[in-house]
Amino acid sequence: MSNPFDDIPFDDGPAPSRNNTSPAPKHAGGSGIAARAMAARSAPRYLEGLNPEQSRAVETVEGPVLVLAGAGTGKTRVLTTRIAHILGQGLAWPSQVLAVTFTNKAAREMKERIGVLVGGAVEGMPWLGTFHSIGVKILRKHAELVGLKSDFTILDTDDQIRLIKQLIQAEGIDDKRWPARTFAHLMDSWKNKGWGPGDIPEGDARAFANGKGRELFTAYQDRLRTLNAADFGDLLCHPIRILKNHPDVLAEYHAKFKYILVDEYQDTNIAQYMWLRLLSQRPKGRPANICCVGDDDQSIYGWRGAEVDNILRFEKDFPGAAVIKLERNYRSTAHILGAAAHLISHNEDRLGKTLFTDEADIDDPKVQVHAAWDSEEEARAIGEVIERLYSDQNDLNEMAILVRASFQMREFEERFIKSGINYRVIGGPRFYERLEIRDAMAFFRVVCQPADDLAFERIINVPKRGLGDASVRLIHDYARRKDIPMLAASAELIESTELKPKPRAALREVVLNFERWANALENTEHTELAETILEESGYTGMWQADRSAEAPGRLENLKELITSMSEFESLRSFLEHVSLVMDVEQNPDDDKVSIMTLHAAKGLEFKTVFLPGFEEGLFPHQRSLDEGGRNGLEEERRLAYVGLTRAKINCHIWFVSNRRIHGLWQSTIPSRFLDELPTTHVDVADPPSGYGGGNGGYGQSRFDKAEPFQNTYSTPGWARAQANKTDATRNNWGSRSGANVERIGYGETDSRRGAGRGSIKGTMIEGELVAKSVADKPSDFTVGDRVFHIKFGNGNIVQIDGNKLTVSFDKAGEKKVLDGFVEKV
DNA sequence: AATGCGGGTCTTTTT
DNA sequence: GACCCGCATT
Repeated sequence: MSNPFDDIPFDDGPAPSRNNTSPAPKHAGGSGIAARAMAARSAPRYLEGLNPEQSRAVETVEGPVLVLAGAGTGKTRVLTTRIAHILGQGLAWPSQVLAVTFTNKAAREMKERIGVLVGGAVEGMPWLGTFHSIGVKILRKHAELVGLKSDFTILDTDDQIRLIKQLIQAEGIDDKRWPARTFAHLMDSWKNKGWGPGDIPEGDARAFANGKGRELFTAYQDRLRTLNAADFGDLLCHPIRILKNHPDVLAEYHAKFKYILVDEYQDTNIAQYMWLRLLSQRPKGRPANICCVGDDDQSIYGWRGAEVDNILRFEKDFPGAAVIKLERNYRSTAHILGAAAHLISHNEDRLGKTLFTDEADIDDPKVQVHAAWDSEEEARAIGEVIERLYSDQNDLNEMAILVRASFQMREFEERFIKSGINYRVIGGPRFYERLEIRDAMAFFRVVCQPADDLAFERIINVPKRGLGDASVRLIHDYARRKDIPMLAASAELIESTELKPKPRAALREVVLNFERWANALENTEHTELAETILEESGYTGMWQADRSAEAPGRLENLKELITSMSEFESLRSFLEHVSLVMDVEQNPDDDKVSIMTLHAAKGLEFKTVFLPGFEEGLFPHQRSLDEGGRNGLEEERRLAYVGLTRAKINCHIWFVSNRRIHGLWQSTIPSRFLDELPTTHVDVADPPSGYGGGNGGYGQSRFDKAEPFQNTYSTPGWARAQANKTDATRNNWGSRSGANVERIGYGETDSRRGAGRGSIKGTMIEGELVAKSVADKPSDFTVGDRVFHIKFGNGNIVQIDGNKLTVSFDKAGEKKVLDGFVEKV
């Protein structure tokens, strides 16, 4: 099949304008998109309706430009119009514009919208895509410069970890103490910085496996080269190395890319930054035409190496840069913007923007804060609001539930299935990560790329054909000894007597199968071939014979896989697509509520947004606080800001008093972010009907008598918390005491207060003081003690494991709970 | 070689 | 609580 690179002529001939400052050239018909863009030029309708800042961002095409685009200020519109403008003015051919996005979704959207502007599809924009997809393109073209072949395979995380594991074991390192996963993350962070084995600082190298970090890294890269494979990080790092070490190649790209556009600049990591720097270099005195669009307040990917610094430093990096702020918001009501602005103002590291809107309506609802007893009630209450809105003629498509962590999703799914609310999960367990899909893909990979040992190892004994560990090791060792791929090694081994007759026959069949399929590759329709492969390998049969509950679903998925292949022209281009685009597009025609993480929600908007889980420890997430300190907290706050600004009209925030984390019930306190919302834009909503009553199977909660949240939220305690919020906030995250201690403290406080006075929530806000006094109290339980638990009622301790108690509750049965949540009775 | 059990681990976000 | 892994058993 053809190299994906082939269909893009690398040299388009001279640019419409070699010299950027020269007048626009005459156009000789040419590719469809440019011609259409030309037609639009006489009446550049696309410029209509832009506000002055947006117009400036579109029309300042020469030199470096930083567009600070707040949420909902028309960022994508600016980017796409800018491209249309560049094409329309004849400043560059479509193939001379490099436009990088961070996600596939964003790239897709931009393509579509440029298409609308220019009136047609965007076939002519080959260099519009994610960093990774463009990296692949460059790498395929120059693969030999880093010791790869152009048809290298792209490893996903799973392959990567299996490979690292092999290497760790080969080095004689205990893979229990030094897990492959950990090293994968470590190496990932190195690659995010653009480092190769030689570049990592001594300290970093020593940090893993008693100083074997560097050797492992080297061994890993060597192995990738023999496998003719690249991992995700390499898709950025290899091109950087190529551009750095080969001035002629760099010059080619310099000549090629007249205009560079970068979306979500705040999310770029160091490697991506280096990559952009290289490509945007220009001869002395000639500033690059690079336009970076981003929002420092929406930088939420620090944990995977993004450097907010890149955007904060832009003017230094590109002297003379024009900086354009987009602050007029076209999405949300003044209440939502007011709430979001006040929240984000608690961050210190900002370039400082304030969103505004003129569209203030007295009827606009404020941001609603709700309390629920536990996650179950939270889901039910949100479901009820959704049903109410739905019967009020609101589309489910206009509603979204945005969670901090994916485990929160399950509760909503269960609830919605029960009550028949249609929903879609975005970014959940992915199609291409399913076992059967990965197996099937492994077959295809070996057919297309016989040196792909990882794929080969995955399916050599699938379905079971008697080639167990012993046989695999034999093949593996033989291959390594002769320095050939395992499939080739197998072909040799079946001619010898090294294997016992049984496995030998099985292996022979495998080898012959792959030979036959590889031969069919050129002259068989690829969907047909794929089906044949799954059929003849016995893979389909394996699942047909499987009586387990999930087998039919798996077969269904395999069918789906084949179907989705038909859109591609070959098996190979399909494989490429899958490795880069792990998500499957959802059908927007069905009316469904979206459930997704806050991270996945960036860039989207909904009329109504639900933000559950505003509790300390979950949001802000404890781990961000522990590992990231103040920066971590600020990133969490930006995440909250992203969440709020997704809403156009309604924004509902929820928090619960009890959440099950790691299988244990824990009391929680409301998120500090709630304290950071301005009262002028926020309403504390009525408690849901049946508050505290629907606790399911564990009998009457003593909180049934508790006053509703509403009352306590407006108590002096709440007012005081508001007044002191700066102090309170600082207190909370300043201490390294850790949330566990705090939670235990609060938990005890809770049950005590709750028992006597019927006021829960007041405690939580004021709780700090109380918490400190109880946190250090040693727990003194013994097996057999009679205890009371806030949720499960009375019971007897049957086992104690540190601070974990196993209690046999009278009504709820046996549960594991932390000792902080029960008290002796 | 395949299956089943028990223990240990890990639970934020993802191109 | 859920999942993964290794071990022991057949």
